[in-house]
Amino acid sequence: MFGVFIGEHENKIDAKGRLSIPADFRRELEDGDPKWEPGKNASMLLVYGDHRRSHVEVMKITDMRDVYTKITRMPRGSIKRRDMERLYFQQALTATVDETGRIVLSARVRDKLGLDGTAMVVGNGSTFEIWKPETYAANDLSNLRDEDGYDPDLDPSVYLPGDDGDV
Amino acid sequence: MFGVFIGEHENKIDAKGRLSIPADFRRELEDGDPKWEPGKNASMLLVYGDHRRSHVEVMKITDMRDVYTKITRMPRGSIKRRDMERLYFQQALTATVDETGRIVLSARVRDKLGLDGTAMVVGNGSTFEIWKPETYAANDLSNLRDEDGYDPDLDPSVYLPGDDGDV
DNA sequence: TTGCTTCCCACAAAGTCCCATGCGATCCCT
DNA sequence: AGGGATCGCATGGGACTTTGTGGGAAGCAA
Repeated sequence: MFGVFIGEHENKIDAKGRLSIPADFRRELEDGDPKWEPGKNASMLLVYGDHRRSHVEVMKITDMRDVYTKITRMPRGSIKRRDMERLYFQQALTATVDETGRIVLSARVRDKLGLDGTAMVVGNGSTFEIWKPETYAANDLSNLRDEDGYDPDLDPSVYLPGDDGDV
Repeated sequence: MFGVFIGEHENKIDAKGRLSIPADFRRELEDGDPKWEPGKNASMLLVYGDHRRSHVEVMKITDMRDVYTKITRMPRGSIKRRDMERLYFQQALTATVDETGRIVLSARVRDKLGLDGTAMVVGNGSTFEIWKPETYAANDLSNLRDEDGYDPDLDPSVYLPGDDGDV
């Protein structure tokens, strides 16, 4: 609705691997799909990454194009470029929502995340993410403490930089 | 009316989870919604946060945009950025007032706050907040003592910085 | 065949829209 | 200044629409 993905949705995954994309996320995906037009179904890019990633990141097509041009500007053959190519071109796949607003997650992806019956679909600004609910919950604070004075009991909004750019 | 949300309103929540937004708050929200125009209904961002927050913070769209750009300027992957994303993109949702000036609070949010029949809608300057009335009353002064010399029995206005910018 | 994928239909719960009422404040006319 | 009409706001309820979900039939590959 505002050009961003916002909110948490816990949706089911059925035996065929189908997962409903929240309706407002669909609108956003349609918006970010150059080929989309009313009546058609939006496409997207699913980036699942390697073992370091325990979730799938879902990008709009337009954002994928941006990433593509950024990568092509990196030094050919450099380590960083190879890493980027691997992440966004190899450890990724495209998907299109069906008539009922769902995508199909292949068995490979479901296994990688450990998804069984449900998945968390979570907005994250310009992208959204797909998590196993337990993994998502566990990722909250437990393994994140103690980075330069980080206080897990403090309301995170205190870290928002003020208008004068301090903090 | 003055670019800020001011005042306490105790409004009802019906069986469908509908809650009236005070009329002057609506004006303010319309003002802060770039897409709004006369005849249309204002949208807003509801930030409910995690277990540490016992209320919902309601922001104008323009303020959400500011937060968005601030977050995107933080180092990608840093813990603080991750926290901000979680608070403002994940533990949040968008809402639009309907023709009669109400928004719908989903069962999830109502449960989180323990809202049953009524809610306190409280202005707080550039944002406003939604509380369970009992929680709001209890949160007033009781748990705020002893923060660097804070005296709960003193009139809070003494903490207002003077014209010379001291305190 | 057997397994997998895509398309189509069905349905209940949740969300949205539309219309109605009661009350208080405001405005207006005499 | 009094009294009535009007307007705006909070609230309630019914009807309709959307969304998430389940399952079956038709295509396709091995």
